[in-house]
Amino acid sequence: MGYKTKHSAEINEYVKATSGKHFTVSDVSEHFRSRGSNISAATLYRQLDKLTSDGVLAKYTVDSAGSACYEYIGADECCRENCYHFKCSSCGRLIHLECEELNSMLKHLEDEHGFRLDPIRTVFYGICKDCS
Amino acid sequence: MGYKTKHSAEINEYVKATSGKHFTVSDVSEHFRSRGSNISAATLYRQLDKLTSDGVLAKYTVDSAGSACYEYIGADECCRENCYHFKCSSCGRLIHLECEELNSMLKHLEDEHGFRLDPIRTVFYGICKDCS
DNA sequence: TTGCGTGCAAAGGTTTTGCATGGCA
DNA sequence: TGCCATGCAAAACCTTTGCACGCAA
Repeated sequence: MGYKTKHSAEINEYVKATSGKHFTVSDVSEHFRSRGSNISAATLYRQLDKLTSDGVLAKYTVDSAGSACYEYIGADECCRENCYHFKCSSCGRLIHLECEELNSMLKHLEDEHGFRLDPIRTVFYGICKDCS
Repeated sequence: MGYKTKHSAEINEYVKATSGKHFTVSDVSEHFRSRGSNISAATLYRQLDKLTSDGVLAKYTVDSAGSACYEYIGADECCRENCYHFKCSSCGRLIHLECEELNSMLKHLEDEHGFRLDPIRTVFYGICKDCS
């Protein structure tokens, strides 16, 4: 599954520490830059995409022409099954939400329409409570 | 609301003709190029974004680092209220779907969670029937 | 030694912007 | 005339890729 290097270890540590939050490549880049340890963008993309393939991270799009969002899901079964992402078009916040009804909806979609929704890649757009 | 020019008229005509389908900036560009009438990318972006602001088009993201998708919704009440977009991660197809249960789900989200989902901007990712 | 990881720079693609010109009202 | 639309080129971003070198196993 690849070698263990200094950088891959640091990146692993970082993504685990962000559990429950999402981040972009530039967030990670900033993080390491601010501690004097620079990791090239190419390496970050390669490592994060590898972690995504391995199922450790989820990757999804929040905005066109914006950057991709990653999120740690490696040890968080909740986030694998019941966690949905809502993006407020007004304030820009990304909201995590668990919802039983949405779970049933997924089942309906699969049973009746043959579509297996991937909650990890899907971002629900709309207006949040505070902005309404 | 802006002037009526030759290009804006042509673009309006094009997007109306695509009703029910989605398209990208390069689709539009290709379309006009193939008829000998070139419209610059800048103009296309400006016109399509204007139409989006005016509520004539919907704009949504299908993939990070991919191009934005637009869709005509100006006169299609169905697509405003009951039409959802599903993107198959396997074959890449974009599927339009109407679903009563999803309508109820939207209501639940708004009533219980205070989140007003925007079906026009939201793309549901997953695996379609044929690819399962 | 073998092969993956890394950095750098370059390239690729989409979208935005500045500026001068041209067209609508 | 005044203001918006357009085209062109350049710039801004995000992301990927080629290549040489370094490091893990």
